[in-house]
Amino acid sequence: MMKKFECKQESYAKEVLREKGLKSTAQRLAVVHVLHTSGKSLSVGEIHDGVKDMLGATGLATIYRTLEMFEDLGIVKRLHFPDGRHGYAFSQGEHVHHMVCVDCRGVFDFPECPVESFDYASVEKQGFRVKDHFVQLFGQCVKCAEAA
Amino acid sequence: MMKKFECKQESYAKEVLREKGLKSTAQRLAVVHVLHTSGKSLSVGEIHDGVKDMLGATGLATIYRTLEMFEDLGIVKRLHFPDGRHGYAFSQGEHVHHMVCVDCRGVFDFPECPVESFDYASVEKQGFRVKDHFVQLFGQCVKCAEAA
DNA sequence: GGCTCAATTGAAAATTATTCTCATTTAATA
DNA sequence: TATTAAATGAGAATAATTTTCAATTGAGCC
Repeated sequence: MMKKFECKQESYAKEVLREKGLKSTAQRLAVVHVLHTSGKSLSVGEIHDGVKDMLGATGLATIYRTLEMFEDLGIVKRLHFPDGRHGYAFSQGEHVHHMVCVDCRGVFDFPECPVESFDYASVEKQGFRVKDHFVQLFGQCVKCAEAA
Repeated sequence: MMKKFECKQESYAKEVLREKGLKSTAQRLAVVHVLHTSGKSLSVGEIHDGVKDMLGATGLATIYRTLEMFEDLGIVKRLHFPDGRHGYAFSQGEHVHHMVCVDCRGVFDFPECPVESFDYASVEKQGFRVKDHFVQLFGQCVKCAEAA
């Protein structure tokens, strides 16, 4: 059951999947679609609901499996919120950081990496070798600022 | 049941608790002690075990309650790992970032904020107002580098 | 040191989140 | 269109977290 039209995010996901020899299933593409069209960070449950709306009965385990895989592939990014919850957002490319609106959980790409240019000399002097980083910005988007 | 000697991290926690009108219980101080002396990021279960070693039977719910409260107070920081797990580390002061050794989960303070000086002009132009950020660095500590 | 009281805790139940198992289905490729 | 390994669904199993409420305890006061 393949859709006739697909957005570029779905094409992108299909491409990545094919490169890795993984199957482009309706469920996987639906996860991309739900995440991307929402423009927000969604919980696993919300993603599950969205996929069920598109495809009918869908196993929750499939959603978990897909999200884990997509995170490894850099298609999806797991975000963390101050309240301890976490959510997933569509993310094209490995090294993109995100700004999250704390009101609506809207996710906005942040292409420049604020940490990239940072000089770790002072800490690496202690012997710690920095290999990767996780950056997430919190704030308020235009809509929520206007609504307030 | 109060201890005779306490380290400065415990004194610090007591001070913060007192300022907020909260009680310095043996359980709460034990959480500080376990986290601080480990020097690592610990899971809730590990913290629970550590506290039980110190005090005997202790409710797991108390550990959860304490960690949540400590995070609000800036005494503890929740860290996230690539495998989806998370842990807690002692953290004196709200705005300290951490480097985590991916091998031993050792936590090292990172006093300079790599994001602080970053110019958000380009993204704030879109209307998004950045209010806070979460930064976590991954890498390898000296010991683990030598052991490898 | 003992008294009082609101804050805190423990224990277990309840809830929520995540993973696992395995029989069935499906996408990719020939 | 037949083949086959990969992927899914359903529900059980496990793990993580929160709630409830009676019992305990720390802090301030005498």
